[in-house]
Amino acid sequence: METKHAVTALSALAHFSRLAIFRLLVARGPQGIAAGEIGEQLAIPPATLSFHLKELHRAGLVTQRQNGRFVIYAAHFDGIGALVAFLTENCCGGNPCLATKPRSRRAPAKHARRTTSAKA
Amino acid sequence: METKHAVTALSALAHFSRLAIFRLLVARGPQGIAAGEIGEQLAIPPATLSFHLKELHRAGLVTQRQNGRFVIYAAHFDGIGALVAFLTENCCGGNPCLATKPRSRRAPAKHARRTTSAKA
DNA sequence: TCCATGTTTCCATTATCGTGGAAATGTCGA
DNA sequence: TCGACATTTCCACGATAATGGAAACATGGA
Repeated sequence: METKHAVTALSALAHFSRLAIFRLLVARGPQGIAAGEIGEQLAIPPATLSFHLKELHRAGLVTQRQNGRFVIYAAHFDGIGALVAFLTENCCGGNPCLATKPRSRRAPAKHARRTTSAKA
Repeated sequence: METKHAVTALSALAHFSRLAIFRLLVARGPQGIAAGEIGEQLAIPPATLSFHLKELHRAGLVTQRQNGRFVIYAAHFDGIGALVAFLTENCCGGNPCLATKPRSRRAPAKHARRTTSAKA
């Protein structure tokens, strides 16, 4: 994933309504939800909802499929997975660390040295 | 984590420079980097850099500590961890699913049924 | 074919964010 | 105490995002 794409995905999620939509879809799973039902559950008017869904889709965070007159949206788990991976990529210079193993704090090997003269 | 906080964190990361800063800090690990060095590496002028670092700090994504005249910034791994957890929270209604086990696609139990009459 | 229903596009207004020079603030060493 | 250096605050301008009503665009059923 390149930075530009990651920024798009993060921007898509960085909005109250869109985050709520995404989490609703994540909770529902692959089954998905029709656009109308999303708008109903979250009290978002059609035009606004469509705008937000387009953003999420453009960012690769949701999939959409037509089902008759309905458009079913579902979370795209690979998309969010790739984003998460990107955020923690090359963590601590590639060494095992706090981000991957938050509990094993003893002896953080090579990468936990203080700055050359940091004491405060 | 509440939605409002998550939006703040996502907004903080949803910017080219800030994402670059964050990833630079993630790669460096707990050791952290002085503000000046960040600006140098990413070619961001002091005022702009300070603005972005403040955003990241406000969002709980980086920590800052004073070291003499320098201010050392480091990624706050708990912060990003909480955000990631929030994004996939209650995934597929709490059942094991695609998000947690992307490879086990057979028999996705209760949550992978099609919509009532979805065929397309 | 025509109507009802679901969804998207259009559009103009409002609000918020990003930028970076200059000045202010804080800290160290002499 | 003073000068040098690191970082932050102030500020004003330009750019971009969010909103939602109305109209347009699909689609299925009669």
